[in-house]
Amino acid sequence: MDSKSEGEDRPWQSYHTAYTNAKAGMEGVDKEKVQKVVYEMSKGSKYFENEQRKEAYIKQKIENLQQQHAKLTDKDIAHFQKIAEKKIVELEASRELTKTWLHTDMDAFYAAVEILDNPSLKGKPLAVGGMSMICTASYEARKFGVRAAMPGFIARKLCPHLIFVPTNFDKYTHFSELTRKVFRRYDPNFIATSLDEAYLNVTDVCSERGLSGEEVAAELRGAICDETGLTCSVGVAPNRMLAKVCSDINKPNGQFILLNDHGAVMTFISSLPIRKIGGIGKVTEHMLRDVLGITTCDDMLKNSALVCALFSDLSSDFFLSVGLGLGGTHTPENRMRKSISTERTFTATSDPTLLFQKLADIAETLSSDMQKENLWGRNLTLKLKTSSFEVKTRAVSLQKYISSKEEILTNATNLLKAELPVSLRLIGLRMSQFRDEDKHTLVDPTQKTLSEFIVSGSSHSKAYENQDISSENSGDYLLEDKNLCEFDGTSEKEHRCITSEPESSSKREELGDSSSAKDTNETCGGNANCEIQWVDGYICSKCGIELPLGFEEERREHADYHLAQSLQQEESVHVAHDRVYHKLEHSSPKSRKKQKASSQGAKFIPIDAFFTKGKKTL
DNA sequence: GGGGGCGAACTCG
DNA sequence: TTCCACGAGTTCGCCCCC
Repeated sequence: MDSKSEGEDRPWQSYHTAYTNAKAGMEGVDKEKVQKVVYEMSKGSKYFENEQRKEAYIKQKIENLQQQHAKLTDKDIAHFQKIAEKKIVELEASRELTKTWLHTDMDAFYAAVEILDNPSLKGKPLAVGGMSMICTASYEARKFGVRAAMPGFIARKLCPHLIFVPTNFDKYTHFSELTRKVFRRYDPNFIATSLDEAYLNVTDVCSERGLSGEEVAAELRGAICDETGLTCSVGVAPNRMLAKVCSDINKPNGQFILLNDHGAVMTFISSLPIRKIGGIGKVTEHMLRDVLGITTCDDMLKNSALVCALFSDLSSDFFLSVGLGLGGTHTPENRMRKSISTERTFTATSDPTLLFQKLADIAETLSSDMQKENLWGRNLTLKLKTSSFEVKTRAVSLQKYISSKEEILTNATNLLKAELPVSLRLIGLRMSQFRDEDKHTLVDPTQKTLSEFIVSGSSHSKAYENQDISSENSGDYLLEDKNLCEFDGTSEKEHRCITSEPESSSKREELGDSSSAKDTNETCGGNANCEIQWVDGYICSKCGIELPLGFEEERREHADYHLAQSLQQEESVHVAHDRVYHKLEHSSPKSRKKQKASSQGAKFIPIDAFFTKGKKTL
């Protein structure tokens, strides 16, 4: 039987979304059975369809890399062989074998805390989470193929007796803090990567107390168990990358030590599957395997020339360091938070009133979270997941730092308005580019850029494009800092005049913006309160957008959009029109305007552009 | 050509 | 009955401007 017909007979074999045996405690699981259940419960769903789309996209990327691979001449390969050898010499020179790193990983942390809280759960298959998603599964549950990041309804199918316990992060934070008290005694600068994992540099403890890494690990595990009642697993190695791999080897409640010895490291790494390495996930694993036949860390070195030929500098440096068993050995100094976000999933809806209400709730949560940490940010990103599971992000850089709910919501609303009509199942907001507290300044960070922007009258700036200049709050986007206005010699009013014009007016002209509707032939469908009428059968009387017959869904959503707008008592509509127009362009054969080469079209860029070198210098 | 801004994708727990 | 999360970091490619 060839592989094709085999795939057709057992389609679940090629569906890898929710199952991997890489997780500790799942070694004896009947992989095929689990895959089949997951497949049967998923197929036909919108989620499944989206996964199929994603897999097709990845497959295309792989085929493209394979073509690039096939085109390489002997001369090319010899060239990249030299580059690879040089890189390997440099990386080898950076090798550090004098440090002792520990990676600690609490065993099934959330589940273990719940069992500690309720001992009657001990020994039973337990999942922390709900029907939509599981955070952690106990080892008893893992025997059935149940694991973290699996939807609860599938987990219950795999294990009908599965007990669900809702998450309680206050509890987990409390126990996490108990573990951290222990960590501090061994390394005051330990690196916590989550509530249940941390890296400790125990080099000093080892030398000061004359202990080996193995002895420190055993002592630390004992202290954790005594002070929390929980078990953990520990890996000891000369760097963090290796320590992380080691902590997974004797899970649960165990430890593994890799000696600080070049030979020991190279032996350990030689047969190690690349998927065990942090940073190499499903996609990278498939790409390396299907294009270059790389499955182990040693294969990375054997194929070093091709790795350098097909991947970017950063990627190939990383892949080669994996092959050499190199990883972080120094504690990074600045570990400041770089972003803060919040997102919510809900029953999919295209009702703008509901969507804006969700957005307001999320803005309030984000603002509250920011104020707890005294954070002020100037880059706001709106994340959307459509009802078909497609994820989109839309960002705006602001002219001042903000943190209040009102300011966040104003800007987020502008971003969301530009996407309507749309049916969503998730909305998220993320703030980044935080104000540097050390500078104690409120001065606009982009003032130089803005000055130049105003002088040149440039139309480039999505920040302005997406902002409702005519709204009451518009002044807030512009500089409150009077110094800048004086510096520019330009009044705020003038700022508004200059910045409000770009693109939108010309785009409206191209759209055939018709506020002077001639006659009315048809009212919009679906909403009795909607005042929209379709002039000549296809032109919106409100805004002039053209939606021909056959776009009934789009018409209803467009009507909803105007309704929501009146509810919101907002004024600006231009950006939204532009977006709707772009959508129409993609769906209508009668596109009147050449598609603007913008990030809107980015999803249509050649697939080979991703993850590969843009240019080859031979 | 370099840098900033943006959007998408990948990864991890 | 329930029907695929959330938060954070990183990298890459593209566009635009200088």
